[in-house]
Amino acid sequence: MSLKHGLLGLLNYGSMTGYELSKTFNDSLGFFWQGKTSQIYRELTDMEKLGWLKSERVVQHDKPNKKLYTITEDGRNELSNWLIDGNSSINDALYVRSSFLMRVFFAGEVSSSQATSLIREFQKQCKLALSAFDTTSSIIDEYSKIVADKNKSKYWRIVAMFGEAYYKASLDWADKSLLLLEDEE
Amino acid sequence: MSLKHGLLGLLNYGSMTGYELSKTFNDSLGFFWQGKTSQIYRELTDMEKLGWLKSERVVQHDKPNKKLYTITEDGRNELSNWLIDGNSSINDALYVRSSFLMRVFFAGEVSSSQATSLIREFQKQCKLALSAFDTTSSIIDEYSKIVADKNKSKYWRIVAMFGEAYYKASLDWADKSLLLLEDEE
DNA sequence: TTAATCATGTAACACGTTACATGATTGC
DNA sequence: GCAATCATGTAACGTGTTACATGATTAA
Repeated sequence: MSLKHGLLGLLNYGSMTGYELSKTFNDSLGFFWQGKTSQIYRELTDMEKLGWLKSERVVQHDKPNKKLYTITEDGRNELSNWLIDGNSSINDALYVRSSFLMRVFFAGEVSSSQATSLIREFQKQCKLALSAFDTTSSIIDEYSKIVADKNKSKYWRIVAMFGEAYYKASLDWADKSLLLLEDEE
Repeated sequence: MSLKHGLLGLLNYGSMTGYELSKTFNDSLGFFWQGKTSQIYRELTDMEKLGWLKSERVVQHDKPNKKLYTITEDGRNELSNWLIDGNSSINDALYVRSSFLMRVFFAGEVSSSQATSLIREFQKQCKLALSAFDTTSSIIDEYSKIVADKNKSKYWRIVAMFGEAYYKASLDWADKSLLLLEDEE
């Protein structure tokens, strides 16, 4: 149950609407968790029923009315329990679900040119993903101004480091694999 | 829809029962995709309805009776279409869903000793996962004897390489992060 | 005038997990 | 005697995705 806890974590920084949450969620946690707006709205109503949040309707005249969510004491407790209690397993931490790797696994069934083009596409996307990290540091700087707690942005940087290392390792692998496959021809 | 295609891929090597599939699936594709037996049985009945497989009941006297699944021509077509047509996106290829990283992201909410112990646990599991690769090469050797097609085991090795690189990068990250956090105290 | 942004949702479906049920054989 | 392996599933629930609906404002 991590979408709920991700939302709790964000609401702990300050009250937000579903719409804002949805954007912030995918902007900041998007590397390791994503959620569609439809799901986020569903989870929010669910969380309000659980007493983790409360909402108030804010009437606007220039824009559609909105619903502002605020974390409750129960919500804060739930968040810190989830953070501490390590019912995180290998799965939680290390499990990569990748239909791309599944395709590679079975790539012996198609021509080797089709196999290499699959990996080349992956290689391209790794480079793209890596280039996005050029601006990450300054984005974190901006966010951390809002939250104004250096302790928090410290961990954001550490998570971003993981992302960068991951894409770098993926790119290295793609390069190496393509060399291996070309050598054998 | 990758579980179905993973099962198709395995059945393409030879007919198997649900039970055998379940084990083989998690043994060989388990690094990047997993499925519980209950789900696998459900998918198999579904796939038979789709005409991708047919099944025959095999009566046994020493053991419970079993149901042997065989891939059909339609199934083989479906498999190769899925392998070729790259409706694989960044998501498919690179998306890591990790509640562990989410915990790290919000680790500013708990004490720094709790944060470091979270990462230390991760570090331990990385080492464990890495050590499993000592035997991977020989396992692939054995499997490839059964399938007897060098072309196939080539890609298995490439996928295994990804796994090893991934855990290595994860471990490096954990080491570096712990140093960073200790320095700041 | 067309797309983007703001803002909230419902309904249906697809996929994944947990818990439970059954029952024989084999090795420690 | 107990756990593991063989073998197949159902039921209920939880989570994630797709498609659809509405409607105002603002910038290119």
